[in-house]
Amino acid sequence: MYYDFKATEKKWQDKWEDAGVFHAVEHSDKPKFYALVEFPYPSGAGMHVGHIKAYSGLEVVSRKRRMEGYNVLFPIGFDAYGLPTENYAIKTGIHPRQVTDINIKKFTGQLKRVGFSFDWTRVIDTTDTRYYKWTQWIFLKMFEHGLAFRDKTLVNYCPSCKVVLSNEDSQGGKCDICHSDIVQKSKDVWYLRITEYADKLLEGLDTVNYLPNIRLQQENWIGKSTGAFVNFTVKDTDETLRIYTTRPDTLFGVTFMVMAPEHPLLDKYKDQIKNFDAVEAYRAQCAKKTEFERTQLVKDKTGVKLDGFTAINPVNDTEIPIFISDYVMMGYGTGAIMAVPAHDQRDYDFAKEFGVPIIEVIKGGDISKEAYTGDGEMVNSGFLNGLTNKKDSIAAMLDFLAEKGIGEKGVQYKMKDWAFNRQRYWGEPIPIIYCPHCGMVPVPYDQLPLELPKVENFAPGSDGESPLAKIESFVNCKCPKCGADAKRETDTMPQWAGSSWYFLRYMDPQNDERFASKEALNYWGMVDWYNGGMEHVTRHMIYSRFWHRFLYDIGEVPLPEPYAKRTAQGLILGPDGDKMSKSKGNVVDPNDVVDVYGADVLRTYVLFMGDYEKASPWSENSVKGCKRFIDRTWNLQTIVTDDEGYSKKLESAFHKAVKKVSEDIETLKYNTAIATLMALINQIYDAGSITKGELKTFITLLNPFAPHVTEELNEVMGFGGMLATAPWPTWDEAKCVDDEIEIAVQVNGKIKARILVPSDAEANAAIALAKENAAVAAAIAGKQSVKELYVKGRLVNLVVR
RNA sequence: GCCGGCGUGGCGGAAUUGGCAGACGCCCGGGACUUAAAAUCCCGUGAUGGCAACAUCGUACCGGUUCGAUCCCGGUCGCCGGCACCA
Repeated sequence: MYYDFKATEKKWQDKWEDAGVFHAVEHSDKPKFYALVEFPYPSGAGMHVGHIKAYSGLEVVSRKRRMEGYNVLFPIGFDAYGLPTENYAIKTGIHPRQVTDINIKKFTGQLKRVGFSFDWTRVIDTTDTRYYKWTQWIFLKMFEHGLAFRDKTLVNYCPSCKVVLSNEDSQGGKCDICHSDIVQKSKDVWYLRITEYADKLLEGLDTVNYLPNIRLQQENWIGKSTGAFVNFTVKDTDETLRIYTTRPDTLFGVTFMVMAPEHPLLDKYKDQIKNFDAVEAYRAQCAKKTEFERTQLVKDKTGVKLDGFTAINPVNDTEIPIFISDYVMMGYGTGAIMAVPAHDQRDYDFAKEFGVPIIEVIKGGDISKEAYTGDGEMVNSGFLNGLTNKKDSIAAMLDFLAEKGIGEKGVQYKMKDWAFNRQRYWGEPIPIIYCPHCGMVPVPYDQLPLELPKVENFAPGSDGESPLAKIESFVNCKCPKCGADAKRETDTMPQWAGSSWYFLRYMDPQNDERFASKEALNYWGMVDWYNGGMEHVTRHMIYSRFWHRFLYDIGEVPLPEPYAKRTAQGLILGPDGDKMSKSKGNVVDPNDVVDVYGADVLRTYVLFMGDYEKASPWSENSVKGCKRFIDRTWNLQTIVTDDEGYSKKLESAFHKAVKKVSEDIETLKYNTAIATLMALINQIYDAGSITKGELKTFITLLNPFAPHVTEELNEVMGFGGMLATAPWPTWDEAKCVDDEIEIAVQVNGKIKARILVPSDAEANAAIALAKENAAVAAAIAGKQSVKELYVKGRLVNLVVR
């Protein structure tokens, strides 16, 4: 029989929409379930099969949950601010607003063609004034609480995009957008004080259920280390040079100190430092190095020894030299270190290069060859000598430092504050006004949203200024506090702003009084299950947990953590096994697949192709295999009988399949869930017929994966109702067991036969049956029995000598 | 360098976490239907030997624990991801 997927799929998509079966209900007696997928960035390229895989996972869970009787919120929206749209607009001259609208329309059409059960009444667009009003509102709340601030520091700057980037946006020293090398620039920028939330973000991980690798990546990104701050006196000054170390117990091994070339103390003492011209020359040399060069030359330590600027080691009052070197970063710790060459490889390399003495303070290595970073007995360390436990020696040193008042326990994080402004047009305007009398004044809450003005020229200025700076009608304003002439902030927020709270807006998307009502926030609570890409684990996931935790701390949301559970899908690679990319020409367009095979086939294939969490290559032939499966499902109607319920032949197969599919959907094992249904359909065709009851169960199980063909079959067969709202099948554990099962019989661990035994057989009975088998009898004949084992339902093993 | 993951047929991948390795799908070979092709259906398909029943080998490599190891332990090699001069 021919299955016309084109007409059928459209028909059911319309029916679902007309009936509103996927709309989340405001007040319901049912238990709630909130499934969240990462909303797409509506790029000009349209959707990617990767999006389909990412959404199909929770799509299946959401459909199953509805059938299980939950009130399900499964929303979708568009994260539409950002550089690609703006760059496209600059290239083509089409306004970003228009580009965004076109792309959203395109994405919406594509998503609907696949038949996803999103609640289309709750769509959000981060560039909509009704939405970003609340993005600005949250920013102002952070400003009010001192979490948004301006500071002049070294920042990551992309010379190609002409924009300041956060640490998260410049991972690996490359621009996240254009992959150019990032340079460090001293600039006055906006920060969000995410570091203040570092501990809360770490502790929160104990209360949620993320896949272990996701949790680990977040922990590493936050990068907490515990150690101590120690103040060294600088000789012939009142100054102290403060350092951070994780090994204060190695203080007796300190033979020099190193400061970052940009360290502010250097300028303060430029008259005292006799070779300050050498310092400046070295700084110039460092500024020229790109991030790439700095990391490639790890072994080649460079630096300058300061003349007339030395320190005193507080544990033994020895005078030690101070160097500057670019292996010490201004951005971590205090920008200065105590160097212990015997027990730190970098310090060791530097010491060898500059001829500084190396003093062993921990026994166990060979410091004539390399630094020893392991544990061991303390030596040459005064009051620490003889201690063998790292904990003890650190504790003893901390006591000493506290007693002398020159140091204390400290904590450091790799995570840095979030550089938050972008010198670009296509983003949320930062609602701050600079008044010559009052300083930084927030735009009053009742004047939000501060709308992004419509401009003609949205290209960034070469002077590093936002395009908004040229719009005088926008820039010039009155101070809300004193009424004086004032100027607006002209930078915009980064792409990640809107996505940092979008999951809250879905709960109550039309609200103009609040970002979401308290009732909606209380009802929906946490996102029950969030799925997305690994690439967002150390960006969006961290940012949004931070915003949510802040909103919790100021009493705006009821729970501290936003996501109860987080999973991540693996990439879909090109047919050649490489990452899909336009330049390689190996990109698969979901539209093409739907055109040729239909949405049900596409949905089934992206979940069947491999382990959901791992990357796997696209294979057109395997798509055809799924097409065959869908057609075979359609053709089940040709062998259906009039009987209700399960047949004797297939009853246990059905109970097992219901169990397996139900369980696999919960554990991301979509591939084996589908394989189970394929195996079941093979059994059905082998049996030659299927009862009505069996067919109903089969199409219900398959419905979350292939909703169109199963709905059509349900209608053609006259089963009544819609599968989308039909109850999920249940199974009977007792019926999952066959009366007789085949087990293996081993002799000395080698398989000699397969026999049938009653499934409830005890060891004695099974072993007796095994011995009756001719091949087994021959193998043990004349041998002495050592041990006889029966693993219930699995095998018998006879150990003989 | 540090942290994490992985390594199973020609391919994508299964295997109840110590109990019949290779489910399911693809590819490939043979057959049926057809004037023919496509589609569909049936049979076969880890390797080696054998007409066959069967035997031997087999989960990157070497070794260990165990009645029994893809799974646990020790070592080696290779691939992927994250961080990276983090003091």
